[in-house]
Amino acid sequence: MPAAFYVRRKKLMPQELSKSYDPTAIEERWAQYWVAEELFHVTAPEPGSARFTQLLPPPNVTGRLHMGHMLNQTEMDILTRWHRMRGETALWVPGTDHAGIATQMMVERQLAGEGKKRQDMGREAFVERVWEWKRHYGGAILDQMKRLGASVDWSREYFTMDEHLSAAVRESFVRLYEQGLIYRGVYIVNWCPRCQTAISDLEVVHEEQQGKLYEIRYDAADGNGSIVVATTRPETMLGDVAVAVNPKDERYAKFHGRMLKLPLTDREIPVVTDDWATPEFGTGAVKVTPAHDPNDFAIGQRHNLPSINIMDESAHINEAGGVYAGLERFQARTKILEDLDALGLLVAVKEHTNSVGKCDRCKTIVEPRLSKQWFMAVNKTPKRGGNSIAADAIRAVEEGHVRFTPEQYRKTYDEWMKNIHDWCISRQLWWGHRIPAWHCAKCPEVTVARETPAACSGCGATALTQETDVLDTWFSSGLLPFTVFGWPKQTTDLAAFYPTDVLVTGFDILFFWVARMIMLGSHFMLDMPMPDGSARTLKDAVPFREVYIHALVRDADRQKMSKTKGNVIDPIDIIGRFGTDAVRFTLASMASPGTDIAFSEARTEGNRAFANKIWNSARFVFMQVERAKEAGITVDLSTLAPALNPTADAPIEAQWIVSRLAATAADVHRALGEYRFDEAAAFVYQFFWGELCDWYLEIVKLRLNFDDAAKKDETEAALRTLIAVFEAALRMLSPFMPFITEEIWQALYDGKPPAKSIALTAYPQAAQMKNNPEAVAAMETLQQLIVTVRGLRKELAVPEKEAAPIDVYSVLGADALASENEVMLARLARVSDVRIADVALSGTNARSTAGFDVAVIYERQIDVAAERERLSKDLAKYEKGLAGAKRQLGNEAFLAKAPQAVVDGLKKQQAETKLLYDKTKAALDALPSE
RNA sequence: AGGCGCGUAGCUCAGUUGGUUAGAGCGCUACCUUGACACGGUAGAGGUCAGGAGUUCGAGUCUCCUCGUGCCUACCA
Repeated sequence: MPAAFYVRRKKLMPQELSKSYDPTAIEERWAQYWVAEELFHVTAPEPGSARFTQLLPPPNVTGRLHMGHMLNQTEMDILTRWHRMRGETALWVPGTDHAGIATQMMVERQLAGEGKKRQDMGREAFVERVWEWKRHYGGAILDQMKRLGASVDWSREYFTMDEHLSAAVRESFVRLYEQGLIYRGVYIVNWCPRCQTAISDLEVVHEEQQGKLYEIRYDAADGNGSIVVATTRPETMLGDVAVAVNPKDERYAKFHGRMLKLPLTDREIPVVTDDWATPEFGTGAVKVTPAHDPNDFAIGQRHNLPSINIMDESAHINEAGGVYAGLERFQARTKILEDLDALGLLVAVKEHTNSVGKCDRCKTIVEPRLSKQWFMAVNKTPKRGGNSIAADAIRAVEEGHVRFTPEQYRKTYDEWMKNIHDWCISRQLWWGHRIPAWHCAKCPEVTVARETPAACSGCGATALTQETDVLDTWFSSGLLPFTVFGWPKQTTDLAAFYPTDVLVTGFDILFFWVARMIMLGSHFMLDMPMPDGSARTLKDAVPFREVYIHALVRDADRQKMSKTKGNVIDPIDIIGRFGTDAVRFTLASMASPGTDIAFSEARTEGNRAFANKIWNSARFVFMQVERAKEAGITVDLSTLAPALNPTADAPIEAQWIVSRLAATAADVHRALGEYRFDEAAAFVYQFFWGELCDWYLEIVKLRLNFDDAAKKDETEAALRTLIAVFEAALRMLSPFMPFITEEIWQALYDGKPPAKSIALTAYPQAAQMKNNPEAVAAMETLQQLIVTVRGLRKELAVPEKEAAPIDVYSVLGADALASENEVMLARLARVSDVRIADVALSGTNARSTAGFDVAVIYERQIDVAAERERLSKDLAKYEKGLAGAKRQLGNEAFLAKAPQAVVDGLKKQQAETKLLYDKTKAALDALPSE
């Protein structure tokens, strides 16, 4: 779309405003405008000035936008827009993650479609192919993000494999290596036979399933007795190197140190004693397979046992498995069980539930595998001194440098961090950050370096080959909070924007990403001096000051959205139907902490209606502006500030609505400060619809008398208040609904806005508006009077169009208030005449409240039975209230212990209820009997 | 095996440090096509706060138990 499209957009005049709100007609236009005008680009602010920094959790470059992203980005955008409008330098940095396994899989699938395999084309060509894929499709998710109106700084968009980020990855790897915190070794790791790579503990998802526990007899080598072992994975017996029993287990005492014949093989294995074997489980005897089980590996180490690897990388039995070689692991299991059974060695098969680990990515059952991998030592003291990575990460949260909302996640984090194991950071993939280590052809030395070394650091030989493994994707994303700002250089950006203020994310990546960022941020940034040269403490080393963790978005039936279930709600689809603003508002209003969000279309519909309401209220305002122009009244929008500070002689509704605006601004301020997006949304919704539209707009119509020259001043003042309040309300709403507010705001300024966008204006602040509690109280009384009269009119079945007089009795001044505001009552409650009564009112056409009695003068035979029912119901309610109050007030303990305010409040209410009770009773008694 | 949530109106959810007669949206009922808006207006109906026990002057809110339900962590042969 050409830039001129939005620049030369037609003026939005009232007569041109469509009657209904059509989001599709406006949203895309503003989304493009914001990006093209680079409105959200910021540079490093002056030291000490307020700023707000957020890092977008980078979606996988292969990803498509889902509801979780949309919730996350809506929340981040509300925060960013809010802070920006409070005058802070608000920076939100977007980017994507190269997502090692996911992306490699995607391109491999593409290749498969062409009948090719990556192995055929070679590493270099394959990696180039992935880059090509990325260039073509990699921006999709960020384009979708633009549609959401995310106010990010697009000039700072990053990709985790960008050159400067890759260099930072190498730098950090080398530093960790030099500090002795990265090592290489042969250990049992989680191996995915399908992806053919090691994966970290976190990438293994456990699923409970009904399996079998097999009991197998191993005969003693000397023919004297046998031991029955229990196992869930009989195929691994081909790699057994021992049988372990508990040293205290009397049953097996006579076998200690003896040899057993390993069935199906010609090997003999020893019986060892180890505390890990629990006598209560199974048979109390456990076979030891160090190459295929992490526990067995540990036993093997303790007892100096060999490891026999019986499987290849795709989990097929290898040559060590003798006749079973070539069989896939589960085929091997079947065959081995058959053979054992045939030999009479399969003693028992029992039902057993256990959880099996599956690859997070492809759901293949993980095979523990002995292999040489790179690890990050998280509990080790670095050579430079100081604390271990985990210790600092624990301290960062314990000492409050990083705060969690909701707070319960702090505990979850702490538990995990305190039980953390070394992190396997190498992956046998081609797509990713290749580990900066070089192997020497002449000696076993490994040279770790920032740039390709010329010679081996051990023997000086020049025949070097780079390590083929790449790093876990989360290694690079864990560095982002500082690497995006130019680390390891001390850049002005790093000085200005680090630590970021808040991280908004889902709990699903709490350990994957949040914990890793805290670990790596605390570790590396501690070594980076503060901008003024002083030493940095943990407080300023952490990657963010706060973590806000939001819920999962589920479908309307609270089911987790998944492709297989087919219940995935596509945000783009929903946006197409309801508009981005409505969906954003829905997500925000449902985002209460601690509970998952069951996404509701009905609520989205309701919020689209809200947007429609806003739209039509704008049409009303514009119409008044037009009428004013015709009457020779023009309002300069730059001079409206005084209208938000009305004097005491201003009309009551003006004072009231400004007070309510101020109060709402304060409420929103507090709610957003606590990440209560739901409350904040409810406040603006209630104010805009329930107060501004339902009451103020209706009342202000009375003051706009464009045809009456004598009332010109009054009319102009009312118009100014109307526009001022409406404009402020738009600003208040704009972080939640950026599109519709931008559209209306720009139209309101008719081509001459004071800023390029409503997003660059100031957020309404309570302190800048006049809050008049007396006016609010008076207005509330009037509202109550109006509502009561409306109710009475319905009961009396006064025709809608027919005006009727009312009598008002009040000892609290409500009668005078009613007289003074007769036009308001006439308009809003069809009152023809307000008459002040000097006695209390009762009867079928009267109703009493705590503040006044009011009667509608209208002759009509009422439905006595219905009236009796209603009055009886009210009476019962009052009776109950009175009984409760009496009980409490008669209780001396209550009087002695409850705060005076509570006691006084109760007494006051008791008096009011008594009054209502008496009046209702009288009305009931006055009803004609049937 | 440990840990964390949730259970409030027909539905989806709020309910702050315990304080008087528990709220919202949608849905429902009745009336109203009034010159911003029927994606609207007005007035209503609807809840023994899962169940039980306890602490307290007072419990939707705190404690314990039971039932239902969702999730996380773990080297459960």
